[in-house]
Amino acid sequence: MLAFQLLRLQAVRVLLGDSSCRPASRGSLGPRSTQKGSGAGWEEEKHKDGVKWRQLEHRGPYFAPPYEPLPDGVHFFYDGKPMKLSMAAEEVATFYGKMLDHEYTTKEVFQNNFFSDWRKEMTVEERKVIKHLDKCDFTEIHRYFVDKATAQKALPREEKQKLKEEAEKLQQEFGYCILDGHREKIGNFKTEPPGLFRGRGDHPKMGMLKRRVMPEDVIINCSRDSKIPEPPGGHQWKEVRSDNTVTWLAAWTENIQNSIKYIMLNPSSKLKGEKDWQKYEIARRLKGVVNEIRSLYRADWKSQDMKKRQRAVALYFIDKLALRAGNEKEEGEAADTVGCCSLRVEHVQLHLEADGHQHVVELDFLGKDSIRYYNRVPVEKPVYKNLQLFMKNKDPGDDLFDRLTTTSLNRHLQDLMDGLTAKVFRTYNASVTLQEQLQALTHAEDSVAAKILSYNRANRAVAILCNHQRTTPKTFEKSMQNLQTKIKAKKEQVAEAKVELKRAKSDHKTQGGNKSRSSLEKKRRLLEKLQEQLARLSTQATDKEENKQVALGTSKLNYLDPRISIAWCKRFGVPVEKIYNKTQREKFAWALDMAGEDFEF
DNA sequence: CGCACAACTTAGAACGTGCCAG
DNA sequence: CTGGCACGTTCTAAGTTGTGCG
Repeated sequence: MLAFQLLRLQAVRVLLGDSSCRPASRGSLGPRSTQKGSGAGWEEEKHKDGVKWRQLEHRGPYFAPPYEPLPDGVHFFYDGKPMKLSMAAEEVATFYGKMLDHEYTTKEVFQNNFFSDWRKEMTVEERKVIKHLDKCDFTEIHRYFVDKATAQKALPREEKQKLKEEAEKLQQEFGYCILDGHREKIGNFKTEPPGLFRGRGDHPKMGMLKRRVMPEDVIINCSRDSKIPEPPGGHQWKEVRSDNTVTWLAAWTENIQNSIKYIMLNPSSKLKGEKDWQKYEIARRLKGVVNEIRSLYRADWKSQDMKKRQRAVALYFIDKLALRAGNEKEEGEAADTVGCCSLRVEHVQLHLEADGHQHVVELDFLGKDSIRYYNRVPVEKPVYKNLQLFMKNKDPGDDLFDRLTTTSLNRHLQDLMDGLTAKVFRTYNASVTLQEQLQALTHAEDSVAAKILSYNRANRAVAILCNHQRTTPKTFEKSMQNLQTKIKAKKEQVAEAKVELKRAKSDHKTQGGNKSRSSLEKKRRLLEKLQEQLARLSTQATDKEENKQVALGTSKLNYLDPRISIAWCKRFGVPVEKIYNKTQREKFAWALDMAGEDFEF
């Protein structure tokens, strides 16, 4: 069984088991929510129809530094002979040389795409000579950049300080804008530097040359009366416009997928914060109608209309398993990944009986970022029957829901509730799960450390639901071993302390007196301290093991209504800083402002 | 309706840094 | 005082949803 699948089962156990240990009172007799601090200026909607700002002023993007040619002593070799390359060809060669010890460069697709794009940058003469990648030797280039990085790391303290200050200056100059009179931080104020495209998973375009962004590619968006940003010397903007129905400050078209890249605000900004708040308010509205929607799709499982049936089963998956909508993707443009609506027959297996359950569906597919989703889950009988029907007479490569698109699904959802789309279910289920899990796992009498462990467990249940995975850190095994060694040592200390305590007890019994009494007390305290330390270490180990391949950050940042966490902190006396770091507190400023301890999602 | 394009959110990996144990 | 590691930050790819057009 896959490790992640195991975790999913454990998570279910937490969901089912532990809640019975706690009184299950939901205590929702009082007012449903407390929202204070309305004077802080958080408003769900301020502008009329799509207007996002009245004033927008900024310095434009900061451009990647120009290419610095290799020093004379560093050579590229072709067929064993050194070869001086033209600047354009050399630059692209360095992109490849830098990546030499990365797995990417061993892949055929990567090599082919790179070589074909590289040749386009060569002069006619170069192209005549350089015909085979396997005759190219980039090792000297590679070594040059490795050495350079090492030298950079070894820089004296004051040099590093200087660099830091320069970066700070840049941040101050280009990293902020003025939006409606407020100075707001920009999320990404630098253009993306040129390089070789690194897609995720089996990407057909990996290795292609991502070209340098020039001012001539960039559209600037700012208010008409603002100071128009200066393009770098000798250059011009592609266009300067003033569109206050969008939130971006600058944009350019990228050459790999031909999509638009944007310069936008940081999550700490008021604009993003209000949008975030709005997102959770929509999810909370879903809470009010979700039971109705669930009865509706259950009814639709029996509809005469096959389209409706498919929609109803897909919606069940989206709701129960927190799957993404799953848009169609153009073949050859991106890795072959799917979501709910784009599931194919080959991704589903039906088991009339498995793991001691009836009607088990086994899902196995690559989702966003080519992360594998694997799950075996018992479903209600009509779902099972419908899936059998949808799969009948189809090839493995055929669409499971051949009459369903994300557009038609979302249109249906929109009819059920204003603002409802497929992804709202993910937000809703994630937040509701956190709230339930916190309720089930938190014990008021626990230490702050234990409460934080409970919080992480609740967070983890959500991450598992949403399939947020990470590759096990390279150093995991080693650092786990270190921790185990520490635990073993601590256990020995505890054992020893117990022996000593026993001895002290008997000493005190035979001798009596103050001296032996104080010695006894000392030993007792020592044992207590050691036992505490041991307990802390073992919770640490548990936490670490359970977190091995689970990424908590994504759900924390994008799916969990921060007001749930803030209310929990207030209720149980946990400092918010233990849950949210500085950046996160800035992003969730809106929630810190308004969530009282009795907030309920 | 179906498509292409635009705008915005969500995502994991790579990178940087500062702290703590040895 | 130093090296490893945990954590925070940066980067940009990969999704979803909305829009406008024929």
